Amino acid sequence: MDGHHLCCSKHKVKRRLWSPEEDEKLIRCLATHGHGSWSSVPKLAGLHRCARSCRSRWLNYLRPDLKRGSFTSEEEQIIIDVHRIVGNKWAQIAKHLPSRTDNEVKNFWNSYIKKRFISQGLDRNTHNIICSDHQKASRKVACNISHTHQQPISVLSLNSQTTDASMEMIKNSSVKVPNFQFPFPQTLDITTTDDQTPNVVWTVKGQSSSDFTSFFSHGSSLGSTANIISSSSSSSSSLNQDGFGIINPCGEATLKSSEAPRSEGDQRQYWRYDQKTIWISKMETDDDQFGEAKVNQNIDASFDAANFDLGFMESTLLSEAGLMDFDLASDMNDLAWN
DNA sequence: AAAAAGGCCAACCGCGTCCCG
DNA sequence: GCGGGACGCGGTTGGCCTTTT
Repeated sequence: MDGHHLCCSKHKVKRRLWSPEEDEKLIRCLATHGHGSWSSVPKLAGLHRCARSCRSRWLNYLRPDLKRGSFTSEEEQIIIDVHRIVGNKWAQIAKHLPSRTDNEVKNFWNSYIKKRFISQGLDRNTHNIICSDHQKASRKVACNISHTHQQPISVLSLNSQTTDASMEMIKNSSVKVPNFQFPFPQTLDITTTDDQTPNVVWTVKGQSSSDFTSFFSHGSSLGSTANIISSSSSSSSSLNQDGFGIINPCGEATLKSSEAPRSEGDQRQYWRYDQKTIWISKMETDDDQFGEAKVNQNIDASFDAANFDLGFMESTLLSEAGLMDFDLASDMNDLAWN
């Protein structure tokens, strides 16, 4: 999975598999001279191959740390999880599978997983269930009904980048949703309980923290485990006096000053969770409407696109909450509930 | 048994980025 | 700042192997 150097792209070379003799030459050359410069390898190794072909062969096949053979179910799950987040970034996905190459991952995806997704009626890009216009319309109706008959508790909007334009959109858009639902039996709540310092609390209604762990361990395949803040005391300790903080997904809560591009007079508190930027504004509480729910604030949330799983959020909110007016066809880079 | 079709995977392609002079 | 070489990456495809007809 490597490009070709100018030298060999000039003249179309017939595709040719590497022979054991060529492999041997390449291995011996690299053992002798190291991996300093690929451009010198063909000559040093006595190979009639271009530098990039040698590099490709080494990286994708001859490297001693490579694991050959079929993918395990664990590896498959990692690929699916990471792909849901980063898309067709095979090199990025392969980084989570140290002994696999991007080429292997890509081939595996195209050969097995993609086809399985199609057979299961899942969108191979977003991993969502592909639904018909009729289904979408049904969801829209459900959304409208819920808005009419239920007391709204959260105002949530999402955007991939905290640009001025997106912030404007965030401010202007407001979707009333009965709750912030995830595709698990848990509910993630974010609250402001203090007039001066927002106290950010992640609660799990009626669920054990281990369930919450499994929820966030969605990120574990990314090489990290999410921090769990399940009580107001622990979460407040993770915030500095301004109420700004970082929750490190590795489990340590660390502080960071606000870098949020707030406009003058904007009273909202800025809280950063890893790559995600969450704006929280205070609002009148309407407690106990939903039992133990502590969500009684407006939440404006904007998320940097870099590592955040918008597709996951989309499928989550669409398939589980099922109460939002949401257009599947909308560009995920401009995701918003309106 | 043989030809055709389909699947898989290594190799190739084109483009973007980085780095250095 | 610019140009060129080297490298990295995602997409594509040729060729081999297996399965189907």
